[in-house]
Amino acid sequence: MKEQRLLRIRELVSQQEIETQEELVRALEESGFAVTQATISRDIKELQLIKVVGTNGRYKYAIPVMASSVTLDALRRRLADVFISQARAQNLVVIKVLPGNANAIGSMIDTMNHSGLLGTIAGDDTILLVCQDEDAAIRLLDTLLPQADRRPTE
Amino acid sequence: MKEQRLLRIRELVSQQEIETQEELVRALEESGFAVTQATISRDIKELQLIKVVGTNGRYKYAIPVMASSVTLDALRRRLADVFISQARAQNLVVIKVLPGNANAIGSMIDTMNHSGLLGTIAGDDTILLVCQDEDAAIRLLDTLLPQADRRPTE
DNA sequence: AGTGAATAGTAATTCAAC
DNA sequence: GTTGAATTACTATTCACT
Repeated sequence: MKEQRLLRIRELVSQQEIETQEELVRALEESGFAVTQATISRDIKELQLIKVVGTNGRYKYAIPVMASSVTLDALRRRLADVFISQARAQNLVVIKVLPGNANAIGSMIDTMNHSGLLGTIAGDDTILLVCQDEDAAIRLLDTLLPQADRRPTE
Repeated sequence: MKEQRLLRIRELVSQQEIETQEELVRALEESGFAVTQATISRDIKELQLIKVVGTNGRYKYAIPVMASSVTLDALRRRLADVFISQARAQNLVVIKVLPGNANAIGSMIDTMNHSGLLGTIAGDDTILLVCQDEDAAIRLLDTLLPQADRRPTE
């Protein structure tokens, strides 16, 4: 029964604007599921639904597209997993990763909308990050590869 | 002053596990920002921070990597923007999009971890989605292109 | 505009039960 | 393991002020 309910919650959330858990309780009731807010709270945690600001400026629940990869933390971890080397020349940053991984990482970096990052080009194992200036390049590197995780460039 | 604070919040949130707004208030205080929870609540909305389930099973605040593109909704909208056509043959789905857009969309679809989606291959304007079976393919299409938004295949 | 104090509104957890 | 009732904990908003 719970499985059904979780599925229905995903449906409901992706179809209509659910702003509160109480609203979800009511919507589920109409679908034939009788549960309370307490249960919904647990379901939401289990489904890892997130609250995002909708177009109307109000909060609503949503399904994160990048399941576990929503956070900057996760990007860093993924990058760390495939990281080979990094180099910087003025406003340009070049990151080498394991073959075949450049595109995926590049696209993640690209979409994080880092201010000062003008563009990203990724080949098979190389990512070129074009920044506005040297400062922006340094900040970007710091964001992607915080000291603790950065291997020496040699 | 507010700008500084918002920047510091992003830093704090990406560096340590901030579980509540009160915790953030305290952390900001140590950084020299004296504000109350009310203000933090507004800041969080403005920064569009989200609450995600951390490794310890507790909630923490996080910066979404894909700024406005975190939700399934957003993926659908992006797909709709560049959508040309869709076709399905048994467990295979082929989606055509405007030239140059296949990779970005494909990678987003890929990372959404749709159950029953085995893999994604994207060329320049074509995305091939390999599903486990016909059912999975139909479900995936339904998820990506709900009736209302789907143009006739014809 | 930005903010805090207070409050209303909402969500998470506890505790007990099954 | 799952749930609801009650409670606690937390967050958003209102109102007043600047």
